[in-house]
Amino acid sequence: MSSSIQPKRIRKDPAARRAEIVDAAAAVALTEGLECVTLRRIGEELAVRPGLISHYFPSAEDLVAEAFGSAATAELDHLLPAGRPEGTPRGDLARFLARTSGEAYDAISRLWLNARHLSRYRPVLRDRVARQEAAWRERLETLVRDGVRAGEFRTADPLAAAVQILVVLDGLGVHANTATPERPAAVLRMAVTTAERELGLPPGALDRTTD
Amino acid sequence: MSSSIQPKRIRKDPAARRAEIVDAAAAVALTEGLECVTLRRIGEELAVRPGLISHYFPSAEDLVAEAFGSAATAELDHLLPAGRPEGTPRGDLARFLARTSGEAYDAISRLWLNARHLSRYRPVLRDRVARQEAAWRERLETLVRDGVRAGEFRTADPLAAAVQILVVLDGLGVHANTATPERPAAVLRMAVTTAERELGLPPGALDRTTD
DNA sequence: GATGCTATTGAGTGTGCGACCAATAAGCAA
DNA sequence: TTGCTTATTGGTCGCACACTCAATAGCATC
Repeated sequence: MSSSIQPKRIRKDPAARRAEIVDAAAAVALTEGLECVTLRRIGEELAVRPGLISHYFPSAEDLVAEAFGSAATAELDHLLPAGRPEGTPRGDLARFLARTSGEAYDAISRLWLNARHLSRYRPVLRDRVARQEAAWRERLETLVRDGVRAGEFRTADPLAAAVQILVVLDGLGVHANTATPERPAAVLRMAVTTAERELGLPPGALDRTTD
Repeated sequence: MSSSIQPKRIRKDPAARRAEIVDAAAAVALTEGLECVTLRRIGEELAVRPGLISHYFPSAEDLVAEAFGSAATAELDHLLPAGRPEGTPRGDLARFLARTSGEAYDAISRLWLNARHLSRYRPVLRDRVARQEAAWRERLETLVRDGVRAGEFRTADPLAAAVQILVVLDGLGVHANTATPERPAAVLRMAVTTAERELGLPPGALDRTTD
């Protein structure tokens, strides 16, 4: 008959099951929003009873925070790989700015917007957001310092430069949920312009060459 | 006994009642968030049955959108009064920037954040947000144009200048719900710096003198 | 003072949520 | 094979929400 029934229980290794839950939650958070990360929704995603999710996350709020943290961390690692940089600081920064522009980044902008708002009501999530902000800030600041050390960038305050770039990105990303009218070219280039200005680079120095 | 009972019905003029509802909803939206604008919550606020709110707003989503629109419009009128400006464009802009900095503006930042996120799920609200964005943009652009005409500002693209200022304000306001660590002075001054740069003003020209 | 309109109430429906808990069965160890 | 641990199920409870609708009562009009 109906091939969807599954009378057989599948018992998994707790660590693996937990990881599976977090992955599913992160995916739902990214595509549907953090308020859709519910016990029922994630249980359905994994073809498992909601109670099981409760078993691993006695408080649903913890799962929501974990989903955000997981998704944001993965994205940061994609945008600005940690450890030894792959290319020159200038190239890495250009790639970072290229990736944080365009519609492909909208999903991430939406997630941040979502998390920052939901932080208002969810203390656990608020902590995670603060930690993620710090991680992004530090990763970008490190890149700036590397660039200064390599003689590619010039700034008296790497932290201030990094934060200013992030503020502009936040400001640009805020419209991810609303149909934005055509924006002036100067606005679309704000992130690049800000980075070039704060890092003492000539205009166009951070335009993406390849990617 | 209990003085809270009120067996007596109060029948009000529909227009007045509707305005009363919108005002209450706007106040709740501002202080507690748009998701707290529910039939029950607003009814409780006005000491009225939830069904009455339904009577005036058959769809709750309309009330939420109206609450946001009302609050945002009132705030815009406070920040940048329409009609004939009160002082010089430079003075008006300096006052605007002063008012959009500091913690007093956090409630508004929270509201915008709230509305922009909730727009993801509520089409009616999304439309209102788009209209409010346009209103803020146009009001600021007008101020810039006035300043250019008066010879106080210098820019080739008033719209681009206005939007850039708003993007920076959005970026700065995004942290209203999270405890932000001490930010570099250069970051705190970003809005003023951006305005001065885009409008061809010397540094410090937009620092608030009085308020 | 009687009448009619409608603002307002009261009660009920259905949905989705987190949390809780006892019963079940998978898989490992003895 | 037997037994134990615990991952997993199935069901329930209480809460908050939007929405519906018939009954009620304020108030203006006649």
